[in-house]
Amino acid sequence: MNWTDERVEKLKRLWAEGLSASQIAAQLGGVSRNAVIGKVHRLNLPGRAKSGGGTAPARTPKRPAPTPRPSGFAARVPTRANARPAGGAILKEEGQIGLIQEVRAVTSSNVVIPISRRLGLTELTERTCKWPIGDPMSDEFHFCGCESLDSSPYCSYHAKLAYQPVSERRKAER
DNA sequence: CCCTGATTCGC
DNA sequence: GCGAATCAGG
Repeated sequence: MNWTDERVEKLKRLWAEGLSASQIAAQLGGVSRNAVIGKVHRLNLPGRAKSGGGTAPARTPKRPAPTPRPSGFAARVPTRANARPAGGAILKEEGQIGLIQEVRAVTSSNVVIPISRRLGLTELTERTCKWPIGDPMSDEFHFCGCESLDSSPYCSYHAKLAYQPVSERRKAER
């Protein structure tokens, strides 16, 4: 496999998005992660930021937690965000990001339960992650809803998964 | 051990 | 220029 302009361009894009060398190699195909790293250096692309003598940031954004709540609360605070949209819903227009980013429920004990980022289809905008979570036939079904990357339908975490072959996603999900 | 990126060096 | 081998760290 040779480094065509196309492949180099892809390499640059994925590296800039923060994918690891092995992930990029898997997506490009036909090259090892060493080849990717070597190429990155030859291209004088910025290495992974990390001061000191160390290397390897290896940071993977945590998947949005299923919002643990103190005992004594209802199993789930009902919100429209959790409701399964009926029929063919259409994405909202831009301009309502502020409304959905901080969906919260305040209980009588004054405890604020952040339940944002578990958005239904109709709550998605161009700036929210559209990674589906759960069984679409279940009321639990929702979308990630994190803030999405520029020019990506997904947040940083799910953008990485999206680039993986299906077989590789399993490993990342464990 | 799994992973990460960095570096070296024969090709 | 390329990338396997190796190194060093988390």
